[in-house]
Amino acid sequence: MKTGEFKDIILSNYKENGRVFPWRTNLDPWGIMVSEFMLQQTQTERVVPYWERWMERWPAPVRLAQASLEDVLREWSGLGYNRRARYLKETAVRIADSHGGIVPASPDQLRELPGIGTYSSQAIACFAYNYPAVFIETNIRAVYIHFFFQDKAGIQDAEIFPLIKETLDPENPREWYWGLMDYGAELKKITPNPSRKSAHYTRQSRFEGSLRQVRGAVIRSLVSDGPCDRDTLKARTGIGDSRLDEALSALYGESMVAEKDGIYRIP
DNA sequence: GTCCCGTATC
DNA sequence: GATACGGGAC
Repeated sequence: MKTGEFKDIILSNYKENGRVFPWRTNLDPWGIMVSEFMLQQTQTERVVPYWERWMERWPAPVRLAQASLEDVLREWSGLGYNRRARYLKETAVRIADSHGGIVPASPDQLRELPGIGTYSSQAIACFAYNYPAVFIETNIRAVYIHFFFQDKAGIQDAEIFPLIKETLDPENPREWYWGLMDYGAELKKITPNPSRKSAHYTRQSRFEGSLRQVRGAVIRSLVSDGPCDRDTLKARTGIGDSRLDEALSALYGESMVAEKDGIYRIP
């Protein structure tokens, strides 16, 4: 596949079948940032209603910076990976305190913020400021593997990056990446996930019966029904003693839960 | 069971 | 490089 032909396919598909999301219609950098936090490991369809409520309630970083973690987690409840909510709030505080309330435009500055790694720093710079970043995530990976590594296994991202750089539209990287992601998402519906052939592909551990599940139940109980002692928490959630203590200990260590005089709450 | 627009931590 | 981290949809 020639890269010129490849680019035509991706862009024409985007023109005809490109997805519409609120964070694509409204290009406010804060909205883009919120969407990228929520989209880390969470499907777009699930994110949409959360994003709408979130932006209604906290339309700017300085607003979220003033919110309590309890309110933030309550709004996040159901999205999963609750630490992301805390990172987003901490990032909002940093933006309010050190960036004049403005979402930074450079990937290097974004990368310094809590909860923002190699992917998100590049993606936010690209989508918020149309910066021609070179980055990869699951849908982009699927697209390049599908078109350029059809018969190969154990593909390294390092092999894909040169192609991403070569095919990137420096004039409009934002639309180009939207197109890539949309094509990748579509691809996975009609073929076995090409990303399985990536060297970086890993299966997720079982959720049912996991500590992850227990932790989620603890957070959900504390934000929906308020602070309480351990026995009340046990009664509310039906979690066994050892699992409950294990979860509480881990959450306490991550500052996701606080404890005073035997009463647990969101810090 | 599979998948999800990854990050932090070791 | 490996592992933990939610939760819902299909």
